[in-house]
Amino acid sequence: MRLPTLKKSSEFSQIRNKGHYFKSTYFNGYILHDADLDSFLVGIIASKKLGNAVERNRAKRRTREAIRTSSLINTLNQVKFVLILKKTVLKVPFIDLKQDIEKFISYEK
RNA sequence: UAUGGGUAGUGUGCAGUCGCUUUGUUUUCAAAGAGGAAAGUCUGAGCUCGAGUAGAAAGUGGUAACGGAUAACAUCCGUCGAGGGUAACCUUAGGGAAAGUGCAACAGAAACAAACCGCCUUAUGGUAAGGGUGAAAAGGUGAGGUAAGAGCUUACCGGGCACUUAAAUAGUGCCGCAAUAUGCAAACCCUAUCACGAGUAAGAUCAAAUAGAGGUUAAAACUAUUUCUACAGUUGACCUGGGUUGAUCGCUAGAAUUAGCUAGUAAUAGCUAGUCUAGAUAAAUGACUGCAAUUUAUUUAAAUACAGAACUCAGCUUACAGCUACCCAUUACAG
RNA sequence: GGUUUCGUAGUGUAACGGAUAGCACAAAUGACUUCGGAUCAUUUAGUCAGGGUUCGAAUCCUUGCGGAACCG
Repeated sequence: MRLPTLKKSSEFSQIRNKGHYFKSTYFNGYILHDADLDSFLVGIIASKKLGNAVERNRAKRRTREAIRTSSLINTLNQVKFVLILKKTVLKVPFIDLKQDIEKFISYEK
């Protein structure tokens, strides 16, 4: 299955205003608890600062792959979170990125 | 060998593990899955809609040597002209200045007006030799001629007109050249020619949702930008506000592509045989590992050009590390 | 998916195809002052990038880059 994603820009701004803030060298994260959800929702933001379309796509795919392969994915419940990517995502080794994301996901509990 | 010019190609490769999209069989298997520019949106078409058809005019925009190719084009091929280069070759928006309007700074006597200075004769005329500036000044040079001069005459160069050539060009003939004299049309413009507008978020169907919402107008309004004409049509026309934002189709077999043959200088066209080759929707085509290749530093590290489909084709423009093949020019060096 | 428009010193702006690209603020140096401000004098720095038309381009044409607005 593809990862379930956020679609509306109002949801993005809601999470960024109310959610808990997490800072890493590769991304800024916001996480929010929502009791109505069954599983979870992800939103990934890759702005034009990152580079051209190839680099933006690559950054999104790397983070998506890191979330998918993490061991915590089955424990996530009733949670929405947003990742704002930085330019360092493209250069970092994959294992470091995965560790940071796992730290961020477990941060809320 | 070196330097340069042209044409064409390639755009890291192989394997493994875990995933994503589509299709098929059928519930865990198989097949396929970014580019030469997918980019810019600069042209041309297909396709769809805009509530009928035909004709004319205005306006707006594009194009502009000649012949051909093409579905079409601002593209391509061949030829000519102009410019650049020793050359191979490259560049070229390349109609009209006697339809009209406008502009030509500074300098210069003068910027399109034949006036001024001058020269000669003589007392009213003849002149365009000289007046050197400028991007540009009533064809140029030599000889004759004259009062002084002048295409006034002549030779060469330049130019105009007519005819031939498929056409541009070229050739031949005629004309002393104020042939209706300079430059700018990438200034307005004129001539010829082409173009209705909007775009797949076009548009179609199903489901859901509001609400038979409000206002203006009345024999008037509308019917492919505008105006006019003819026939035909509708009963409404115009404006404002509100609701929905799901699914399916459109969506990929095509002016497709690979190989060969034939015609043509070529662009290209025709024939025969084979192939099926992404179709997503906030948007799949990925992540990691091993071996090999190239480059850089240097012996284990780093990097591997430009760049990511969004309806589809034909082009153009721009970006692009490295590597490969063929042809040509120059003759610097070596044999 | 389309259409239009803009780009001039650090900032805000002028400029008919012909000026050495003008003005104001800012900056720098000096003078004045015990010091600073104000004032006076002087200086620095610019046509978004490439190509073309023209005798001559900030201006006209074209290709690219960056920004803004509008329509759907």
